[in-house]
This record gives sequence, C-alpha cells and structure tokens, in this order.
Amino acid sequence: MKTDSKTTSDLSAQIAKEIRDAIVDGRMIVDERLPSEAELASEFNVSRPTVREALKRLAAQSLIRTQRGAFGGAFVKRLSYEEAYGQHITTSTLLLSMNAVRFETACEARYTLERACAPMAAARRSPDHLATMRAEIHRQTQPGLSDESFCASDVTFHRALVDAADNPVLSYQLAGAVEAMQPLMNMITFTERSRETIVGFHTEIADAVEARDAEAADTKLEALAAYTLTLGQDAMEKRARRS
Amino acid sequence: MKTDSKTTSDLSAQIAKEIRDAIVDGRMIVDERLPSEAELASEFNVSRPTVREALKRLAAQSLIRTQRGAFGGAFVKRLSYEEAYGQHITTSTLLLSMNAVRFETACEARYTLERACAPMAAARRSPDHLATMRAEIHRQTQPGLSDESFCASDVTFHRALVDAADNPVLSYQLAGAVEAMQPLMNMITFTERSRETIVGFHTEIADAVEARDAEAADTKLEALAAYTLTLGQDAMEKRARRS
DNA sequence: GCGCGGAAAATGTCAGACAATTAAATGTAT
DNA sequence: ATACATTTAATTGTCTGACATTTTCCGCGC
Repeated sequence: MKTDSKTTSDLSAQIAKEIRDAIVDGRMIVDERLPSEAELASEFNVSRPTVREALKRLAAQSLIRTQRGAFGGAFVKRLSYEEAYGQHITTSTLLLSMNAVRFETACEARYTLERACAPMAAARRSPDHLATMRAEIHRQTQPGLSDESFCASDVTFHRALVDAADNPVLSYQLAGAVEAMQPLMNMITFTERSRETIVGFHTEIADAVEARDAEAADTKLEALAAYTLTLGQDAMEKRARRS
Repeated sequence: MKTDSKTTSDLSAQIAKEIRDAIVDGRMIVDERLPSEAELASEFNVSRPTVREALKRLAAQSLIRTQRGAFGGAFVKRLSYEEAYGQHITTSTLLLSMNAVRFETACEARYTLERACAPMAAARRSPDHLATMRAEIHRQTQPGLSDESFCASDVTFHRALVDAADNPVLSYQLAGAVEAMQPLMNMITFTERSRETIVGFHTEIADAVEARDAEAADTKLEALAAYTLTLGQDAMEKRARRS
C-alpha cells in the first residue's frame, strides 16, 4: 500500500504539484500573491533553492509570474490566449515530431478540424480576415519564395480562415493542429505546378468564404486536403527511397 | 537598438530557452544526454542552482527527464501522448476559467469539433469504444449519482466517441476541448428530466455509431449540442440572478 | 566465472551570503 | 501643505560550497 504519491525524492516537483492544484481548482485566484520564497520554504520544510525550483516549474507553465522588490513576489497569473497558443503549439509540434506520426494521420486531423470551422468562418468572416487571406495568397504567388516561407504563409492563411470563425476557443484548439503540421509540410518540395494548384484552392476557399458559401468552402477544403495528402505521400515515398 | 532579447535578468529562463530551442528544432534528439549540470554551469557561466532552475523549467514541460547516479543526467524525453494530453487539458481548463469564457463559446467550440469526428467514429469504431460508451450510458442512469460524477461520465463518453475516430492526433486535440468544458458543465444542476434527455441523446449517438450511420450520429450530436446550450444558459441565468 | 564492495559521477538538497530591484516610508525644501 | 529626494525594508536573483543519495562501473577475492 502506497502511503501517498511519490515519496521518492524530487521535493520541488511535489511542491509544484501542490501549488498547481491550488491554482487549478480555484483555491488561489488570479493575481493572488503566493507566500514569499522564504515563507514557502519554512512552510514545506525545505530550503529556498528547492522552493525556487518548484516556482520555476510553475512559471514554465505560465501559472505564475514573479516580481522583484518590496511587495514583489510570485502571483497567480492570468493565462493569456497568446501564451496558451504558444504552449499548445510547442507541445503539439513536439508530439508529432517525436512520435513519428504519419503524415496521413496529422493531415487528416488537421483538415477534419479545419473543415468543421469552415461553415462558421463563411458565416462570420470579417473584412480583416478576408484581407489577411488574400494577402497571403498574393504572397504565395511571389516568385523566388522559399519552400519554408511558402509553408509559413500557408499556415498564416489557414489560421486566418480559422480565426474568421470568430470563436477564440476554437482558434486556440485549432492552432495546435495547424501549426504542428508545418514541420511535416516542410519536408515537401513545392514545384511550380503544386504551388499553383494550392494557390488555386486557396483562392477558391477565399472566394467561398467571401460569398458566405459554407458548402463551397467545405468542398474546396476537402479537395485541398486530398491534394495535400498526395503531395505528402509523394514526399514521404521519395524520402523512404533515398534511405 | 536592442542588442538581443531580454538582457533583464532571469538567466534560468534564457538558458531554458536556448536548450528548448535546441530540442524543438531538432539539434538534440530523443534520449540524447545533456551535459551535466556542472558542465552547463561553466558553459553558460552561471552557477549550478541557476542551471537547475532552467532544467526544472524544461522538466515541467516534459521536454527532459533526469536520472540520478553515475552516467545519469538530463535526457531529452520522448513526449508521450498521455503527458501531452495532461498538459493540453491543464492549459485549456485554465484558459477557460481564467478568461471568463462564455458557456456558449466553449460549448460551440467543443461540439463543432466533436461533430467533425462523428463521421470518422461511425466509420471506424471498434467494439471496445462502443462498450465504453454503453458502459458510461449505463452509469449515467444510476440513481443517486452526483452531478460531478455525471459530468465526469459524460466526459468519458464523449472521449470514447472521439477516440473511436481512431486518430490519436485528433484525440489529442479534442481532449482539451472536451475536458476543459467540465468545470463549466459542473455549474449545471442536472434534474431528473435533463439527465434522462441527455442519456437519450447518448443512446441515440451510440446506436448511430454502432450502425455506422454517420449522418444520424451528426444529427444527434447537433441536437445534444443545442440541448446542452439551453441547459447552460439556464444555469448561467440563475447564477446571474442570484448575485 | 561470479558475487561483492568500493570508487566515481551525477543529481538532490541544504545553508548562508550578497546583489539587484522596487515600493513604501520618511525627511526636506519650497 | 505639497512636491521631491532619500532612506529603508522586503523580496527575488544569483553565487559558493558543502553534503546526501543514487546508480554504474571496475577490480578484487573466492
């Protein structure tokens, strides 16, 4: 019978967990000040460096912020969408790259989710989002654009599409799916013709969204998904043959 | 002109960032060993505690694991789906609770994404996933079940539905949307009748998935989404009046 | 050949000190 | 009295050095 969680060392992890739990289930609220490092140290019966390690763990998850000086200290931090995006994207990207996720799997997930947003994007798009999409389409036609820049522009285009659905929670959830694909897409070498094809789809999608035509947007996204899939599979095949 | 990023203190954050970048863009691969704390300290010209704080930050993001003893040290860690789930759920939950996201917004995001999975779930569901769904439906009919347990079972049911789509990346992305709703759902007091209604929808969804009927699954999910929305709005209204 | 014990290397933890920063309290001049 | 400068205290950031603990490796005795 285990007495409690991990008795096996790593005090800083345990302390971090206790504080994290207090924050997550609302016993500490935003902007509330934590006890000073010295107080925490004596409270948990550990040294200050150990407390500091625990606090750094929490800071890494954007759960707290610290402030120096008198009446400074550690405060529960309001998690902003920006930071949440960043963390989600980092985690998603690593998850895909470290677990050798197949291109097909990631691609399917991404386009499945994106297509779910398309009808809402068509219904709610603002001129701003449309402008961003058009601008990225234009960028994608520039000659001499590197494959990486093309991919980056592709991501920006698709994020604008998702953002057009005007639901920040949706945007947050999708950010991971869209951005994490980028490293996989970067393995593709885009020929002149494939770029043209993609830009064509993008234009059709933008047109559909502008016309508030949900069905057309979905159809075109589906087509783009299928095309991207074949591009990816070709790239993976070439990569496999080369080894 | 800024010479470089933040010269303003917090060495451990800078060091963590450098190592994180090395991991994220592939200069360090899974299971590769980092230099020892002492080596890192002299490399970055800081003390060992500072290095340790940086390493704890990375450990908090599951980027490294540490191992004691000779030939121990810090190693780049393979990010598992489980850990990625956990981080994503924590972040999503906090994001919603700290930014006062409206029930409607979260609900819309969740069901939009879930409905996107339904057709795939209907096509690919295994007996296992069906069994989980049925088991949770049964649990939801138990008398004397607390509202919290009802919610937890609801989450399990919906995650089984998502998992039935048999795409781990999709499951990962959806986990945040589904789990993060739980605190909001917990504000609802489920009457006898509302539970019956929900269980009815769940049964219809399970039936549709079992029959591999994608369209029916989507329709029923849509209906459940609409019903959940009214429940949530009622609860929010009551809560507002009470204050 | 096989077990056993010590050496070595590494992380985990502690104690104490000093530097840097910041807001509040205090003092001072107008 | 008010505005401004100065001191002061609280707190985080960092360093040094030490010891405890854990784990692997290597050599020694049998």
